[in-house]
Amino acid sequence: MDFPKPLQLSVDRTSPVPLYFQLSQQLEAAIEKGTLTPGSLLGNEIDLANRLGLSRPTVRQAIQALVDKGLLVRRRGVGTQVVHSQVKRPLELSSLYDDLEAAGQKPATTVLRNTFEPATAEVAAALGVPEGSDVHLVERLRYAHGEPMARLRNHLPTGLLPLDTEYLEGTGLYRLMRGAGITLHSARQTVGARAATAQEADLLTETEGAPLLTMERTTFDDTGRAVEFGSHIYRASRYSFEFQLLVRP
Amino acid sequence: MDFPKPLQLSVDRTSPVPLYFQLSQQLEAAIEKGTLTPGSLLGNEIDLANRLGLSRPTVRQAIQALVDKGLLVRRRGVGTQVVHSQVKRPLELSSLYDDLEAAGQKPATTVLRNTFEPATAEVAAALGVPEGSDVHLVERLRYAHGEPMARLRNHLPTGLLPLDTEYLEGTGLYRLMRGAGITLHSARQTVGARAATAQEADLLTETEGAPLLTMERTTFDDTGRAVEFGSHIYRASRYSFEFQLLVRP
DNA sequence: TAGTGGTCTAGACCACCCG
DNA sequence: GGGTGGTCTAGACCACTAG
Repeated sequence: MDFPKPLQLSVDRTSPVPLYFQLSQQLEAAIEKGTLTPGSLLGNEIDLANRLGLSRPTVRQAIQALVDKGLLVRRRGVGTQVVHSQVKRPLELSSLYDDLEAAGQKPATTVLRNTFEPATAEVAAALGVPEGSDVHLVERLRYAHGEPMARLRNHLPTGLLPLDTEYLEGTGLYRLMRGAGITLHSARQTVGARAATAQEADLLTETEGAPLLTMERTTFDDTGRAVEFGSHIYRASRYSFEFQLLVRP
Repeated sequence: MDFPKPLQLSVDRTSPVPLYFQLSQQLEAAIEKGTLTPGSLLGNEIDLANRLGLSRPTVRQAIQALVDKGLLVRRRGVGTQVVHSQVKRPLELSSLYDDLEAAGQKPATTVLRNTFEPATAEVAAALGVPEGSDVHLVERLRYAHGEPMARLRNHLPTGLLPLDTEYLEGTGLYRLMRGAGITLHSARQTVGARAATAQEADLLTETEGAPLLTMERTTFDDTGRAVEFGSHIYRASRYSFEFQLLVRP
């Protein structure tokens, strides 16, 4: 049996991009494009290394990155295969703004509140600050297609970053945070549902008692500091959470 | 400055367990126990390798595993630090049965239906089988604390595994699948909310129009085959999805 | 038995961060 | 400038799978 090998791989040793990463990207692109078809074998690591003038560990590192992404599966004694389609993104720290933008919906935002308030017990516990101490409160209404989609309420430690209302209406909160040099690391989320109150229904142009999706999220940076506590509500009639996940191997 | 080094590390070269894995587990245990405190530096990789009689790549592999888990953070020019707490589990392919059991709630299950049915367009698309061909249908009511919690409806390809009603009432579906030698690989989920119909409300002892959490999930094995399509409803008053996630580095 | 991935070694040079 | 992690090499032996 002969392998279809229209696979054009090469690395640029003058580039500052790591060799394993160059290879990894090329393989991913080939999978994406369909040049590497699902189920096909990748060819063994040694040959691949020789062909590219790389060492085997470097080639393995490239392949491992794609295995971690769920695009490839290794089988001892068999080889490395392309997974049969179906993998998209492994659940990111989703930003509603980015989600909507990716869907081509050019989201709009209205800032309802942008102030400081004393922390409630719940907020204080989430952010790890003393109860009653001032925290930043941002409340926004997010639109898509000119219709309200969600009410986003965020609490942040004071002094973490400047939050101009103008900026908040032009982009997402996470993007602002990353721009301020904050390295997001992990988050703990709870997703539930409940009925809309009269006030919430009014804000979201729903009827009282309509089902709402709720999400609470505490986000931490890489030093373990809580950088944001959000409690959001979404119109269940217009929005749902969608994500891909990989099973722990 | 002296490092607190009550850290007892060793590897057993006669063990079949990979050296990097032994080290990784010991480090994780030390973090779990608090011997390695959040924010503390791990000591540089070269020393660690020398101290254990390992090569640096092996030590790096052990550390990398914990970085991937979100327990450690590497900083070039600084060192490797223990993350300040907060990381629990990085979102697994959650089984309601396992979740409830972990919460000490000894879940009970009633099988409502366990039959074969022709696949609807939606089910056929999800499972990758011809529309109208027979698929396995399992419908269960899950209880916790003697109260109904969720109605779980699963469609599976025929012939994948035997699904005795008796087994289904004693454990979770994923556990049955793993026991049948199926390697779960990835899943695509959608979580939303809607109002309960009269029939659903009756089944779940809610009132008509009460908010329900909905989840649809297609699960794939490592060959890319769809092994299960589920569309479930949960009482929003009694249940919410909770998970930890890591930000793509 | 032949071929594959899984693990491991003992070096090397570089980029980055800090004092 | 000294120390850290980031990358890379050129080998080696083993465990598993297949035919």
